[in-house]
Amino acid sequence: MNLKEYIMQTTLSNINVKDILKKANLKITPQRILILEVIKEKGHATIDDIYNQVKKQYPSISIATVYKNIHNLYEKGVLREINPQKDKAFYEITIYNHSHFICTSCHNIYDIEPCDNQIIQQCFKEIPGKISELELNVYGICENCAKK
Amino acid sequence: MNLKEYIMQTTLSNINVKDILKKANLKITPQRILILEVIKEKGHATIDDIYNQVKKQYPSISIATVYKNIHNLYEKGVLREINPQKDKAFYEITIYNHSHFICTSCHNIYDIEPCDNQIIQQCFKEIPGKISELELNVYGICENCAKK
DNA sequence: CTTATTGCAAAGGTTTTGCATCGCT
DNA sequence: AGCGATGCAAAACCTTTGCAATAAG
Repeated sequence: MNLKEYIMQTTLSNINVKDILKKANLKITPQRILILEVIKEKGHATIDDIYNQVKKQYPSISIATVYKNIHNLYEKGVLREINPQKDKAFYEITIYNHSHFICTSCHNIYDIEPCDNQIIQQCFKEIPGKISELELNVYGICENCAKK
Repeated sequence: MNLKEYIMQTTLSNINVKDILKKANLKITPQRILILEVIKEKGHATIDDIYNQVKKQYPSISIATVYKNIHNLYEKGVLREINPQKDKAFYEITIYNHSHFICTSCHNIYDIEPCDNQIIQQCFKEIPGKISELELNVYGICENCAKK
């Protein structure tokens, strides 16, 4: 099973970080393992989140290493990027095609179930090309923040 | 008619840049007019697009002025931001709620008709909060690039 | 005339790069 | 042993800020 098949058919809790690195043809280093573990743990993490968290367990890590690895893993398709309006980029492990609910109050990101692409495409009269991917971000106030 | 009502009910070609500035309580300066004209002309423009284009007609403009104005206009709701995956932010005049088709080959952005939010919300089993806005980006290869 | 806006230059932040060293496989 | 990955420091970007001069209403 190749990388794409492996990550798209699994769930976050079942993901094995070392398997991903092997399938991506990347050497297994403690820095990489920790970077992916942090993203897996948090669900959605910024560069700062990752750097600060990994540094706790591996103080000698350099921010350059974080950037290089995030870039590599993104290029290989292991990570996806989420760009909320006027906020920093977040990274997540590409598990399956899902969407995001972004709370404009606490800035948390919640995964929401995949939306049927067929249905979305039917909403549009005309699309000027061939679709390869949909990115749907839903903004609002999450239930936690609404309570306050 | 207030700013929000004015920009949401008009079309790009009908937009009067000076009216927008008046309704936004911003002084009408040549720099501001040009900035908005460039965005209107291009449809979707990056900071660099705007700076380079305005400079042709107004060479003394400073990049700081561009940043300050984009920021102001965004805060007032005149502009919206589009953040394509691994690309710079683009700005557009907020006319009505529409979506974007982003060509992964030529990086052009095409406006597509608004998708019915009701329909989209029905796609999701559960959403962890109250929705205020939807942002839908469609990635693919545009017809122009497909021909090549 | 008053106050917002501009342009400049400096500061602050973020991301990338080159290179010598280190460590997976 | 060989080649890719790391860490460091510098460089390259990108964005914001403070302030004096200028221009809009």
